[in-house]
Amino acid sequence: MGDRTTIYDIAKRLNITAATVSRALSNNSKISKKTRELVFKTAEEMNYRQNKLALALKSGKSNNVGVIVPRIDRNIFSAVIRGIEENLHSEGYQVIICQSHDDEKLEIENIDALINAQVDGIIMSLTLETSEKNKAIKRIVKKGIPLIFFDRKKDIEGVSTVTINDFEGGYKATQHLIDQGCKEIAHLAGDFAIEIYEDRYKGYREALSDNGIEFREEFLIHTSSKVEDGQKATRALLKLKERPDAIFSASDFVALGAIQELRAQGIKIPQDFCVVGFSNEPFTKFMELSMSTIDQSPRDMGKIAANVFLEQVTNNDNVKIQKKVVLAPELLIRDSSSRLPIK
Amino acid sequence: MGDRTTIYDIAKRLNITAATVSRALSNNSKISKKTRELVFKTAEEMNYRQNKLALALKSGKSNNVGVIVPRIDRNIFSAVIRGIEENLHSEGYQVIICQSHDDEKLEIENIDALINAQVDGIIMSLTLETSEKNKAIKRIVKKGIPLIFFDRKKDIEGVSTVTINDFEGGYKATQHLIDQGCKEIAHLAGDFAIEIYEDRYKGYREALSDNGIEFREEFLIHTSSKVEDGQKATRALLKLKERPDAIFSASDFVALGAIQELRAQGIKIPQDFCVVGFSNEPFTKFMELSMSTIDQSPRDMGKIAANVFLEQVTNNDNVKIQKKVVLAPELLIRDSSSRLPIK
DNA sequence: CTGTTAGCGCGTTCAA
DNA sequence: TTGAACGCGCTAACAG
Repeated sequence: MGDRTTIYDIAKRLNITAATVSRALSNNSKISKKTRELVFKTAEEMNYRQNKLALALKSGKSNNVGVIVPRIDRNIFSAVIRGIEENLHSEGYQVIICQSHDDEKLEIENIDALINAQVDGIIMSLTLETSEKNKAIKRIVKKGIPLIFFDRKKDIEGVSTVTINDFEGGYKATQHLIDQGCKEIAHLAGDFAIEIYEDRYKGYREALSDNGIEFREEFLIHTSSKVEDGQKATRALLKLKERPDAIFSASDFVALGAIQELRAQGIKIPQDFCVVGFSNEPFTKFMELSMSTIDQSPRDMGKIAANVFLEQVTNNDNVKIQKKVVLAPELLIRDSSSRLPIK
Repeated sequence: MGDRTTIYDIAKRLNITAATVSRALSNNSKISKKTRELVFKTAEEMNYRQNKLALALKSGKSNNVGVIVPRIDRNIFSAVIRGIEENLHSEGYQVIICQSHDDEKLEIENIDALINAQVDGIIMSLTLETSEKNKAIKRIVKKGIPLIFFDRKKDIEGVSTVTINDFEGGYKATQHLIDQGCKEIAHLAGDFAIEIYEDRYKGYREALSDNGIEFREEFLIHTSSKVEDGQKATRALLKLKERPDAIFSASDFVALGAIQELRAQGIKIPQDFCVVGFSNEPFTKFMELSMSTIDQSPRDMGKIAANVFLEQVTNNDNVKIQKKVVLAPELLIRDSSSRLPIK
């Protein structure tokens, strides 16, 4: 019933040895054309399928690649995974999904589970970093398992990264606001312990300074990435003696909260106030007043991460490949910041 | 370097046998407390980790569960997967993701790849069904691999299902529109070859008839689930001599298109026209005019599907378990259909 | 309570 | 060109 046919079964049927069958099937050594064809034919007849598990045990390669993300039901991550899956599946790899829930302990657990499952590679987006985790990461590297960070990266010897240029994203968003005539631009930032948020902030600062605009401490507010935080922060900004006339938010959700609060206070967007978010979450496009944002091309990010893995695993030289791919962010100008008739 | 320590290594160190180590580690047979502790201690010291691959080969169980969805970057599917992962990971299973892209050939490929990888179970949401695929599904059942359909199901002997009551969803949405005073309710439907769409339609019909409202052929339009299709269909509806005054759409995206078109034509929502969608896509909540919709609690769906799998795999009786879990859809009344000051 | 043996299915020596 | 034998790491059957 559930019995699989093995190479032994087909060997027996053909009165040859399993080894011969194995060789014939793998097209490798010198096998007489006759027996090879015979083997293929009866393999087909008996509906033979190679047992991946045995192969994995034998070779130490599982043909699985692990992916760790904070959570899968977030557009950027599911899109990246989609890209990864698309490029890996065609190469015979299966993708194993783990969620860290931004919980470091869980993330370490996931890492060890994947190592233990002998995945051929790990592609992940980091949560906050601590020394404990660094040890877990070292374990991956030490085992010689290809490791690739995407989005939330960290510079570690032997680890490849695929990211967008967050600095440029911050710069472009801010420059765009300035181009629209905004002078007092606030920034709703993420946690600087995560590199990408610091980079976006740096881009913001650079754009300000390149345009001779002074940075104001009170225009920088740190938030989580929840909608309510955007509302709260915006309320605070509007209470200032000198109000800003634009917001660049490092998160689309926070930018949404900002827009909600602005409209609640009767402030006209984009006439009196412009807003730009970050990530191109699907809802930004569907809002009544569509939101300008930065696209991170997450699906490409996934595809590229997958390709980097493939290069690394294909590479036979014992020279370690360590790639740093940086994608260009794309500014999407939409209603929330479009004073001029662009597009 | 990358060498793992095996039970042989620790057996050698302790001058005992690998079998003893295995038994001690698995806490199973009667092992002297002393040796067990000794084994655990040195296992710890030598940083032993059980080789899942060997275990898998031996037992025929991979500890992997395959999940096939049309595409992962769609809220309902990523949310379901999130739920599945959460409930399975804690039980020691890894989740393998496959995308069918609504392409039947690819879906069959995925099925065979998963069978071949000897997953312990398959949880999937079907694309369109044909005889070819039925054969592939039979292959799963025949191998005795637990199979669970979610969302898009199909009645097959030996296959469990976890779905929402789509009929009830359609009924509730329609009844709600009637309660709002709408009399001429159109339905934008999906492909009836997929059961869930037919069920939603049937619920719509039943609600109409229960309220003594006549069904009109011209108020039923089939669409894909794209925004543009919603616009197009709505345009067609508005050209009718007798226009509808409400739309129940089987898809949030299509409902969005409808709302866009209605507003473009200057029709006031919800005063002159009400709209209800289906699926509770995240954007429905964030729209300026938030959209009423039906929530499918996809995360719960995933969790339950995972649990059904666990029950099935834990079940030792050779009685086959075949569960049919039907979740209740929840109507979320929001701006697009809320004439009365509800909530 | 523990050692011995065998086998899961495959690829890969070493001989022939 | 093919066969025989072995090992990947683990568990289970059968002794003792």
